[in-house]
Amino acid sequence: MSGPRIKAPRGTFDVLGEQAESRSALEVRARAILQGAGYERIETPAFEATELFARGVGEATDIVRKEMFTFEDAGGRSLTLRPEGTAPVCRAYLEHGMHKRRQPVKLWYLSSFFRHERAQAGRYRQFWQLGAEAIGSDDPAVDAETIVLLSSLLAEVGVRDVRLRLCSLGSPQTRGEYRERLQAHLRSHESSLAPEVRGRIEANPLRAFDSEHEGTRRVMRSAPRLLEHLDAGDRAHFEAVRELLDDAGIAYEIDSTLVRGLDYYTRTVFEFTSDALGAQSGVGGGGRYDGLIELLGGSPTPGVGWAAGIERMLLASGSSGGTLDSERSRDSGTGSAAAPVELFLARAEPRSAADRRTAFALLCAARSAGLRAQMELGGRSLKGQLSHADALGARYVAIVSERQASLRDMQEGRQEEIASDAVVHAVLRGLRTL
RNA sequence: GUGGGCGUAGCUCAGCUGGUAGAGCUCCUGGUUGUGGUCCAGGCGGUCGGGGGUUCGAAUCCCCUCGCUCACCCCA
Repeated sequence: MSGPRIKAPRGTFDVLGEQAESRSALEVRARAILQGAGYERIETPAFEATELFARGVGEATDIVRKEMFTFEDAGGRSLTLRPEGTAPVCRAYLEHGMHKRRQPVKLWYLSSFFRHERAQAGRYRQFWQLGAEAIGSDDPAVDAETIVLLSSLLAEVGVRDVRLRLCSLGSPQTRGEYRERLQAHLRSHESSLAPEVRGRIEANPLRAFDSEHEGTRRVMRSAPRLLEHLDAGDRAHFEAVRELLDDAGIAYEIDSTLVRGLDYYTRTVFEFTSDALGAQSGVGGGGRYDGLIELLGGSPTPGVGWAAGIERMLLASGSSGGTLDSERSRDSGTGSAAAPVELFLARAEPRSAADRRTAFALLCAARSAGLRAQMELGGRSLKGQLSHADALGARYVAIVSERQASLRDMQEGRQEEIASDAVVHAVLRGLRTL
């Protein structure tokens, strides 16, 4: 009397055997990288008030308009299975008063998300994402740090043929002005545009850059570019991010048509793609969202983060079945709590771009050398930086200026002046002789 | 869903019989004209869960509502 056999719903899957092992291995590596950089794990509920996404992600986005699994509970409240992670994390930041913690607050998650889309290779209705968010600082070094972390993770996981595209969307103000300019351009060529693009001129004109439609593409070639209309502050911020990435040896291409499908992005946006994937080539991406916390009812608070698809990373990492060798995994050691920092990079002049650049270069070098390192990202005074470093349990603090550094042993209270580029070596030597 | 308890700053709480909000911790700044852990000073931070009522006046009294929590029911 039983009916047809029940299968997993369209767009969902079971994780079995060696795939489960691959996922565990990926998680171990992600945790080592993110917790080593000072990120703390967060998990938020699988569903939230629908309004969180309507407001946070944006009414005009495809996600909110047609991809959410929304339902009512018995009390008539509208709830939605989370389609993305940033809005929930920001909601949690507000709900738990994290603005009172030392900024920026760095959080990471590995959770499943839900979008009601047509399933295809690398695209599912329930999918898993690894995400990282740094909330509470607008320092360009935070943008660069998050990008470098994702880059390291993709390399560590063995994702092949990775490319990074980078752009800046500017602040809400300049973006709004640009948006009007673009809308005017689209309207003046309306007859050549694809119908769906025409229908989005008011709601989401930026998406026109994504169109494959021939007429639309022609129109877009002559369209004004956002990058050319940034204001001085946004331009300086973007240049600083680029400079730090250059110093870190991260290759990227500037793509002024890079558009992410969420409304909250400001300034830096980026996407990593893998040519090893099919139509869904994005493996991870993110950007800055300086207006989101305020939109959700908080005071103005900057933030930046990214998310990367677990299934896509595994697909692009080689082994046909999406398997990741678990033997290579190295754990950073002690479970969930943040391990003490070995080297903290303070800035002699907190507002100096040159000091920031030196500190960031040392941060990358220290991490490459296997040190747990962090740098000042919160705009604190020097006293505040030392205090922050102490709270992180830092063993050494290097107070860097452009070429010189004061390397301080926080346990002994001793301090010596050395060349900036000798810092990492000195710390390695110091730790070895303990 | 039913019954009890509780909702004051991010956290822990004070605020008596109504006179229109305070402490400690945290975070930031300063004392130390560039240097942490102790100390001192200052600052940020509150629609007193929300709405209505009584009153000259409500965090305080009354009603409603929302949320949390414990118990019951049931369950991973």
